Amino acid sequence: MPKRTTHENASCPVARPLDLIGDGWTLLIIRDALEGVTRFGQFQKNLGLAKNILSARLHALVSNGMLETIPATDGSSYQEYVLTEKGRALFPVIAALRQWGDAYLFDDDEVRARLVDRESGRPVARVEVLAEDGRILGPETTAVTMAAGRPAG
Amino acid sequence: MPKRTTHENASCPVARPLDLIGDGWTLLIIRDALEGVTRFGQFQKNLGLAKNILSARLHALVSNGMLETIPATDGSSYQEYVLTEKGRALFPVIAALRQWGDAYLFDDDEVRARLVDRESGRPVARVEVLAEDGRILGPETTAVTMAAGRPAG
DNA sequence: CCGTATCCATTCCGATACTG
DNA sequence: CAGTATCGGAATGGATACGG
Repeated sequence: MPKRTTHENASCPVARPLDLIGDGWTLLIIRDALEGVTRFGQFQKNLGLAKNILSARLHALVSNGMLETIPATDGSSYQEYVLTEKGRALFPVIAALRQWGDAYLFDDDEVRARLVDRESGRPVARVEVLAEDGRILGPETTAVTMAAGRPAG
Repeated sequence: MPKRTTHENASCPVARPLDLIGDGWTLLIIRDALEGVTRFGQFQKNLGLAKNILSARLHALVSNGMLETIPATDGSSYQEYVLTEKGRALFPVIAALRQWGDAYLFDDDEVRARLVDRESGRPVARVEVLAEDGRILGPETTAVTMAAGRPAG
């Protein structure tokens, strides 16, 4: 009897997140939340997904500690969904995904949503993997090893 | 009749990638490929997924331009799967995911796979979103706007 | 407006058997 | 070793009806 594989005990930090965000909607909810969306209806309208599955995703995100619910600030009797630190910490993941999609999944003349630096207003924000000294690392300049706990340095 | 939603025409560069990598296995294949895995059997052994679905994922990755097949270098009559530039460009995405998983999905004393700088050997590699001038940007310091083509600057 | 519950088609995926 | 073919159970996700 087939049982869905889970990565929750994987020793690879790339694998575990996929149980939580490895689907087609969750990261988009986080993306919206990062842009300030907090209400059920707003998510639903922006994403165009069915209410039941939005509901399920939202609950999963709350139960996994990426979102938390607070009483609505507008006096209505409902809730708002706001990012926790853990959820906000997905920002680099979203940004990296955005950079990749922008570069490889659009025609040059196509209009797309871009990330800009609020301060300068410039269409920037590139995502890089950095060494301790600030050097930019590529795939070839890194390796994977097993280690425990907080980094020694 | 329910028809699966696709993001292929979304104007958001975060959404489109999810059609290609928004599942539980694809990014892990890319991760392995970034670490030098090229053979069917190696992927299968590392990931522990069924051969049929590995086959399907591999084909999808090839057809989407993230992998390409080359004749086996060892003289055998099979193929090797190697990353294209497009596939390699997912490195920051994987690294960001790794960083997040490392920080939030492991107990402190748990052993995990870490990314290290080949040159210094140090367990580093943090992923950051950078402005043009090198400033590090957080979620609050960025905004999203619509634009076309290559960035004006 | 905010959700929950139900129903159903589609898709996913694991096990296994089979071919070269 | 490198795949393909098939099968069946499970999860996904869309439509919609309903309740607060």
